[in-house]
Amino acid sequence: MFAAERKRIIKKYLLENSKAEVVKISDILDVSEVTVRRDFEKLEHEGFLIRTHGGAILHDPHEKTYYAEQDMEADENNQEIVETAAALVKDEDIIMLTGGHINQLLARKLSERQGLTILTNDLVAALNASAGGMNRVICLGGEIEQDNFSVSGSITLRNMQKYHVNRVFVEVDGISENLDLSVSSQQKSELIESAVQSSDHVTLLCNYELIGKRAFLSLGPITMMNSVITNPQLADEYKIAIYNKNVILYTSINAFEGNV
Amino acid sequence: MFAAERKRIIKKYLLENSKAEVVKISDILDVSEVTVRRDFEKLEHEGFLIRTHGGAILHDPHEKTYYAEQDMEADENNQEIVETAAALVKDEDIIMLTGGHINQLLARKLSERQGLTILTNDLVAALNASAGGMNRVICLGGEIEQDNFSVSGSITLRNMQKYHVNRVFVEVDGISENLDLSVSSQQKSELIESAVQSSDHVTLLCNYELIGKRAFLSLGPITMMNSVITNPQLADEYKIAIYNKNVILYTSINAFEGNV
DNA sequence: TTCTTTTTCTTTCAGCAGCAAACATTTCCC
DNA sequence: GGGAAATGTTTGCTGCTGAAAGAAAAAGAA
Repeated sequence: MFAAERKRIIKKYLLENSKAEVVKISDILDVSEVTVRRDFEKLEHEGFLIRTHGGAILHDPHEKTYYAEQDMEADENNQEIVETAAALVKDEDIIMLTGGHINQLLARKLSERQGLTILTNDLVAALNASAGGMNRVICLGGEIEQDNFSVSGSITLRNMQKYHVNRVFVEVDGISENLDLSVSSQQKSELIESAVQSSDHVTLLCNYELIGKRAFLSLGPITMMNSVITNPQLADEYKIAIYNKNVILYTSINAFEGNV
Repeated sequence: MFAAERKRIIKKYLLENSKAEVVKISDILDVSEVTVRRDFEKLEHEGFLIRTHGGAILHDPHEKTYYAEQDMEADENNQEIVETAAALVKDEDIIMLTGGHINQLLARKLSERQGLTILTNDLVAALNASAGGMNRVICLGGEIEQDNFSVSGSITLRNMQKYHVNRVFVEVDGISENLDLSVSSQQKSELIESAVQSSDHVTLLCNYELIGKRAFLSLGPITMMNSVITNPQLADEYKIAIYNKNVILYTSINAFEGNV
């Protein structure tokens, strides 16, 4: 029997029973248990099933996991960026945080400080920032985007226009190889544009792994940023490219700076 | 049965019941209690639940961060009020929730519904309401009050004035013995006044233990409400007094109604 | 309150089943 | 036939589970 045939049978079995025991499948297919395990391994890799002691169960993509298998490494990289960003914030600064995971972490970090004014459209960031009780936190109003806990839309933009800030920390959803920024929705794009206009200095927060990925909506070239904070792992070619575009680059620990 | 299967069943059970007892799960899964505890331990590690003495409760990633431990009895009373309030909300309603703990619980309850438009100045309520992804949730903007996760101030009021809603659920900080309402801050008072003006129907959510307490700032008589939802334990004298003031009274299970 | 009882939890141990790794064998294809 | 890929076998090890005993927490009694 061919491997592909076994796979097909296993899939069929799983779809019917939603679970499969190694012993049972080994019996049905008349192959050794090792082979079944190896098949399971491949199918797990394909995302079809989840292996478990004794067998496997059907993979349910909609299953609620919360932050079960959070990527610890990405998290550490983000934390690195947060530390650098926080160091750039001066006491009594008025800053804006656009929505995103790194900004949520930054907000939490800044909640330890005092005397800051923090403006944001991300509800989680707003709550994080207000935790310490020593800063002034302003949350923009508007309709909540379903997947990312931030508000957006015309109300948000109108709210935003009333403010002027010293510095805005921006997160995007993709950065192409020639350093063009992109985001996943029209609303996000509009908000970032508005925030950029309302700020003296614009800083991009970006995990180095984001580079090379493209999101749905093009936002503009990286030169719309005054500075970028990313991880040291960023490939040298990008470091040089950013430097040549006169954007300040902070790679977490050691800064590799161009002109302002 | 595989460990992964048990995990999945426990997850499902928790999502449906919000809490799970060791004994009960041990019974359902037909495994020893030790095994259930070990499963709980793993799921706790994954951030899915929080273990308690005797069982576990669902870990709500947002709620948990912003709440201290709650008084269980008060919580049950509040839940009673929430059930009644939720029953009053019709599909496609446009409702406003002012800040407060009961409204945060109500928001979570309503997140199971769909087609609602929910307006609120409480960030936790906003996040709770948007959890299901099937409702339109609008969060008012403004400055965050340090102690209660809601926004207020002139921006909030200006935001609020743009909207008109079918029903507003109001929470206050105190109700005197002659049924005058009071709150703890000027901002809160202004927001409630504004919300009352923007709504067809005003409902007060109030734990029966609140009566007799007075907060800093007087808001007005209970007649500014169209209806009140509280617990059955409310003393009869108050029930009669509310009835005589022509305010509809819902005492959770059985409604004791006056005229509109 | 303080003490006692009961329930629940943690830890340890033992038995078993399942597993990975290395190596052996078979099959397939050139 | 020779090499590569797939499959099978053996071995020692790990992980899962439940029982039991002691620790801790909650509930009840004085």
